[in-house]
Amino acid sequence: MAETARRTESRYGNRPTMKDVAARAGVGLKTVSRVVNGEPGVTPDTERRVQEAIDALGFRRNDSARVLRKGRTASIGLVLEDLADPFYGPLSRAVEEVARAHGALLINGSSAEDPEREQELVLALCARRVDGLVVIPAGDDHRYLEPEIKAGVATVFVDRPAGQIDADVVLSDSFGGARDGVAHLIAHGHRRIGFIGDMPRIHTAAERLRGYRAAMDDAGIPVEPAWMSLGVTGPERVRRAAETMLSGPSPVTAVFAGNNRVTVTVVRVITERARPVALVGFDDIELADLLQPGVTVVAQDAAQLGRTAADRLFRQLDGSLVAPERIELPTRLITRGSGELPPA
Amino acid sequence: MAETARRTESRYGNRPTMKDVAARAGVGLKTVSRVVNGEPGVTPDTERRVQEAIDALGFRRNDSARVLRKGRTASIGLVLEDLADPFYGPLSRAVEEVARAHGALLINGSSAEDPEREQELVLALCARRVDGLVVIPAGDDHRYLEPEIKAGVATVFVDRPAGQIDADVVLSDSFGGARDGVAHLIAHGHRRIGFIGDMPRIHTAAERLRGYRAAMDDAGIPVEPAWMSLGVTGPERVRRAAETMLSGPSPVTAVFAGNNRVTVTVVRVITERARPVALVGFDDIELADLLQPGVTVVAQDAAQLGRTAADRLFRQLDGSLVAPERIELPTRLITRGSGELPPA
DNA sequence: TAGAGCCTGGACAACGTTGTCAGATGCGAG
DNA sequence: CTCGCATCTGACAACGTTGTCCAGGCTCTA
Repeated sequence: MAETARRTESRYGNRPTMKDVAARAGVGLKTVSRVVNGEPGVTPDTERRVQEAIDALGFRRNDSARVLRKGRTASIGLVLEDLADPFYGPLSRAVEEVARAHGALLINGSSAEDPEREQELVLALCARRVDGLVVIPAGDDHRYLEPEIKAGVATVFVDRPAGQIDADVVLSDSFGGARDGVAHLIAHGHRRIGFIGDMPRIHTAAERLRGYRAAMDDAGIPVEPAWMSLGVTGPERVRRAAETMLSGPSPVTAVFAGNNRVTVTVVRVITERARPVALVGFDDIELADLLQPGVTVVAQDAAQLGRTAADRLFRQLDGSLVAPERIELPTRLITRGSGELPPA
Repeated sequence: MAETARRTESRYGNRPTMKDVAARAGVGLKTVSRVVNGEPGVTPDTERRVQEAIDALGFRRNDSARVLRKGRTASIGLVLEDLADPFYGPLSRAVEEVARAHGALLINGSSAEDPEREQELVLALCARRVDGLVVIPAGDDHRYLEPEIKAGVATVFVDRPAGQIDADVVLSDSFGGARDGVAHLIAHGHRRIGFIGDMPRIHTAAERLRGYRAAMDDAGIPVEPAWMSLGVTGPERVRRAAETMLSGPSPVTAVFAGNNRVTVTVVRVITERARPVALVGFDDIELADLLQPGVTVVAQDAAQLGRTAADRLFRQLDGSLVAPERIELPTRLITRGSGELPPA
């Protein structure tokens, strides 16, 4: 009561500090710091006393203060669309592993494909002074990052390039993958081929559409507008889009699905139909080989994307990198049956 | 050269500080702080000048310093097994959404089911002074968390209870779910039922095994040791385990799979066999309804687990919670065909 | 016009840590 | 026994922010 109990109402719920440890061990503040950080120049006896005090008090170094002093947070930020998407899980994990190898923690954020939320997240991460950022961009204007990059925040974009700024980017060959996938369908006799994809403002979606057009063009097949369904999100809308292009006066005999979510829904739609429909999907999906028929896909290696991006990030931090670069990873066509069905 | 360029080699790559902004705007340090934090007591004209200086310099508040001063980091930590696992993706996302609603960021870490790595991660998060922790434990002794919890770090365990300490836990009814799933197989005429699960030191695995035994016991069926395969991890070992119990002198006619990864592998094994084998799996898997037959599962709601845990975490932080509690969410049996096959 | 009261702005300390540097201690050699 | 050196230890400032508190200038009233 008498002593105003300032200590008791302390912010961290009474976290002991090095000062407390020093007092208890009967040594100086800096000596505690030395012990905690394993610096040389402490006699075994002193070290033991300090260690005892640390254990007794349950002391844990306050990294916020450490960061403030040292300038490096040993943490990196990852902004992606949705952690629950099976494509991003492995990517995130790969980034985390690389970060771990460099002694850094990973702060995660989902943009939900909303540019504003992306920016909000990125800036929040910068305010925490993450050492670096891995961003799967939702927006197409990243000039807001210029001061950050200039201030030394390492930055790598993944899956889609940055907008309006020059930065490292690691992505899959969406154009080539889609072109090959569609060409595969054409090679199996299809001419009326549908495309269902995400909003074209998303780079990958646009590239895959371009690949579709290129394959059709290469084969001299004029594309009818009714075959293309762009910017459809959500299972219901994908379902409607698929059903529309499979019905009507000139139904398609094959579908190219622009991403894993579209593929899953299209599989459902096709399964319900009597007439077989060929299908090639972008992104691999689990159990694709166990379906009847197996789903042929253009696979990209999400983990490899993440690893490559994180590697590059830490090389930026090492200072061993100079000019931004664009790294494109190849895709792989995996034939399992659905893409080899003849036109019905 | 003459002026030792201290500023130039500054740690944050020359990040402007409030002091710099103040100098440029010709105001005091605290005034900048007021503007940045939207505090009252600044004339519109002054505010404009400060804002201009902020924009011109690309100033971003240093949250490390802020944290040091204020004591709250507005970030929470999530330690789980593997972000790439389809079960944890949605869980993590759900936690993130709740955190976001409370203005907090999420720091993620994968323990890879290694108790030591779990502890390492948790303590690293505590050193960063996260406000709270959501932990999916890998180990079974969490006494190392006692000083942290005492110091005010809100803590909630998910999916599995904490070991050796009293803490909030949110989990699915593994025992009841497994018992119901196995009873479902028994109801469809099976008596020789196999169980393939994770290491029994993992709480959920042990509970599901217990559920299996209980269901068999309730039906008066003595369990043969050859029917149970515990502690199998990795597709190859699961495959071998499944093949073993499906062959030999007294093969099982049905399998209960202890988690999503086991289920997937067992599906593969069963598909390759001539004789049909019934299957019920714990955890739902994507596309389970499209397989032939559809896979019957005991489903748990990963997102709901995450949401519930995070809600509870923030209620701890509000101070509106007192005693640790155990919250058990029900599971749901989803029949799709594989669990309704008669014994062959 | 003087005094009271309000509003704005700024000086200063503190948060917990680390880097710098100087002081203390102990030991061996002369 | 004293000096010199090496080793160990601690005082102090600084990191960038926020909370406290006071000063100065303004308005409004008497």
